[in-house]
Amino acid sequence: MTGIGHNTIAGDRLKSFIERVERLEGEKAEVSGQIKEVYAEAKASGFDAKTIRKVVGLRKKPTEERQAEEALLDRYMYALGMAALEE
Amino acid sequence: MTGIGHNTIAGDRLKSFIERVERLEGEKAEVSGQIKEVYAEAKASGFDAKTIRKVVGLRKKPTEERQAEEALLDRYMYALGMAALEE
Amino acid sequence: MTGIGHNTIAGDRLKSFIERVERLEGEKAEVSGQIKEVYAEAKASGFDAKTIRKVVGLRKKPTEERQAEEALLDRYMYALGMAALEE
Amino acid sequence: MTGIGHNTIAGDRLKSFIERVERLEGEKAEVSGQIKEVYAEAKASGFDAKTIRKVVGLRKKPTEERQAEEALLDRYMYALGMAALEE
DNA sequence: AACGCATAAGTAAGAC
DNA sequence: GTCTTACTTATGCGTT
Repeated sequence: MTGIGHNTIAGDRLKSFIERVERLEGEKAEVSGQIKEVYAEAKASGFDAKTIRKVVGLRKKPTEERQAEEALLDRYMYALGMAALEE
Repeated sequence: MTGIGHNTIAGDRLKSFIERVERLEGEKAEVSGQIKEVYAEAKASGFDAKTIRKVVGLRKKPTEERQAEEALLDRYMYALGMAALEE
Repeated sequence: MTGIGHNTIAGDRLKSFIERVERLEGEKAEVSGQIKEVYAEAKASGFDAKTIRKVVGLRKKPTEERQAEEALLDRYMYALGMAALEE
Repeated sequence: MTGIGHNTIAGDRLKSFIERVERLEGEKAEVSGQIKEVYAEAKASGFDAKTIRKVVGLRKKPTEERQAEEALLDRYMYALGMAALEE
């Protein structure tokens, strides 16, 4: 305690929180690196990484929801005379 | 005081650059606000803003390129047994 | 009314919204380009663009608020034994 | 080779890549959640999460580099007559 | 429940 | 050419 009301912060607790965050961010960065590696590997195997990203994104949503969104998009595109997405 | 070796920075020029940036950022913020307004208006008219965003995004790319990407995505989806995008 | 119940979307209104957005996004991109130019010019004049960005960011907040945040940061840093920001 | 020349994509390999990415993204999301929890806990303990974020950010850079950047920022601020950061 | 903030993701440009 | 860095957009979260 330094005395008269400033810097009475509980440094130890603060430090603990910060170190926990840092540790977790380290783990997160590791995982991000592994994801990059997978994409690099896929690319080296002849796949298109960008398209794989799209697929991964699409799979995050339930099929039903995805199809509904796709259908709405098609309707908009059609209304604009840009119906490139459908057959 | 430009004399004793520190803070000899040309404050006027610096200030000029900063004010130019600030002015431009102001304009940019204004335009961003107007874009938001358009989306709000579209929503109020019964359109889905998110889908409009998608359309705007799609229109940024040349038709040909967009279709090629779409086709590749379809092939990947098909290979995965998720061929929801096509008819 | 096109007839059989789908794609009755008001294509004209939709198109109008989209074109307004596109026009505004065009303006926005222009302004973004001008901002970039200013930074490039500043850099060419020997200034550090990154630092200028920081200054611009700091100036967005009222002085008072900024100083309060800075003071709190200093206290945290001090509590951690990292009091590099103050003299 | 499934047959007549299209969709000869190696679905199994593709699927494998995608599932690896998805698994890793799952892990990443978990870690992100844990980081959030730490911030929530810190907040509940009376700390300011935003400031902690700043501290974590500052600690990412070597002390020396951080101080050099800080010094430059101070010089710019001083040149602008905004020397709020120093004493 | 809507609004703005804050994080995360994707994209594009620049440095090595 | 790769790899990082910065910008833009999009989504999610907390707030009011």
